[in-house]
Amino acid sequence: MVCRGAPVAFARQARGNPCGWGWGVDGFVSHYTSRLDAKGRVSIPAPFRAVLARDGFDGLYVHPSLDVEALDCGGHALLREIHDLLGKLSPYSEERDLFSTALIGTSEILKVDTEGRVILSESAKAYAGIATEVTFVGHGFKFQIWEPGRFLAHLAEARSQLRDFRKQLSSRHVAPDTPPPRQHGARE
Amino acid sequence: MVCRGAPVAFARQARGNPCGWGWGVDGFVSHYTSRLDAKGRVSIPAPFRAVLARDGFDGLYVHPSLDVEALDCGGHALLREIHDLLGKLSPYSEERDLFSTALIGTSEILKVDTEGRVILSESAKAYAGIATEVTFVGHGFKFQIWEPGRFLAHLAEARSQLRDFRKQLSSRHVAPDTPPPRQHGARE
DNA sequence: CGCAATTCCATTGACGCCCAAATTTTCCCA
DNA sequence: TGGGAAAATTTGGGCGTCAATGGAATTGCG
Repeated sequence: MVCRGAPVAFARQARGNPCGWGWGVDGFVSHYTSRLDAKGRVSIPAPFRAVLARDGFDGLYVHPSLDVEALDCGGHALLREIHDLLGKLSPYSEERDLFSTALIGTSEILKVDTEGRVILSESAKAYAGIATEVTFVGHGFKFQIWEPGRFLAHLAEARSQLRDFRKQLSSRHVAPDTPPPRQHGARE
Repeated sequence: MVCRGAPVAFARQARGNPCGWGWGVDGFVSHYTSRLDAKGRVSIPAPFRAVLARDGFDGLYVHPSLDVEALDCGGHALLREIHDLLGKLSPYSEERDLFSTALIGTSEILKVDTEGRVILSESAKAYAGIATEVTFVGHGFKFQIWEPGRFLAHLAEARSQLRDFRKQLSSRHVAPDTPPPRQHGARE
């Protein structure tokens, strides 16, 4: 079979999106871009919806991202991550307070309509600079919503840093940290 | 088969394949070129499909290569490489966010139809400059998809650098890529 | 009573999946 | 060693289903 599992079928991709099943490779993968309609509604990509359904959370948990001008979204898995993070900080520390404020205080739980659409609040759109289009970006246990243009810039930056990071790693051990199939001429 | 022997029989080849043992050495080996049909579908070379089947991953995991303008593809083995890298970072660190953006956010899981074909997303094709033809290049635990022309250029560059590199190492053993068993015109 | 927000319904167009034919490649036999 | 038959792949299409959209109806609130 090609990809079942999801009660939802797969993906489409209106404006240049990848595909996806979105079952259980554990989370949100890939990215999708779509427009807000006249009423400000946006369809959550079907693959992501499948993950959310699996997660069992009713609605969509959303909060401004800590480091970037985007929105972090998810369900129970995301809440759990937040909870775990807070749990590691001392109860009344200033740091914990800050995180709590940022992660919980500013969050909202959006309703998802029958068609899988949500309406972002004005403040959320303002924070991410969203106007007419948004890009959903999978991050495994959560996904982010970006203004397309900003995402592209951020992505370029991310790739650049990752490249540098990898060079550091490669200087350590010649062999990739991937033992699986022994490679032959895996050259590059 | 037309050519066996060298896992590297680099040369052009209209659309067909060179030495394709793609049997069971547990990895993607050799390279193949094929066209996209009217619907934008491309058949994954049978040998590669066999490897994927062995890998057990349903679908094809794809993400833009960090180093070159090509697409890295694979199954669990590739996925694991990425997962392992991210696993070393803490959930809410800025670093992890950056990496998952570049790795998970840009990844796609393509569905493979009954005939072993996939449809590359627009963004993927744009990244690799793919239009009507693609070249599949084995890299052991993963394989890359290139725009034929770019691959040839990349190959020439790679060989050139490898040659220089070898000169520095001085002798020691004969030319690695000039395999013992002489091959007749490995198809050109 | 009017405006607005929400829910439901219908249409459009992709995309997933299946079936069939044309080539190409492999293997066997003369 | 050449030819030929069989099998496997690679192609091309067609059809059905489902997701994305847009609009209309209903309900709640100001």
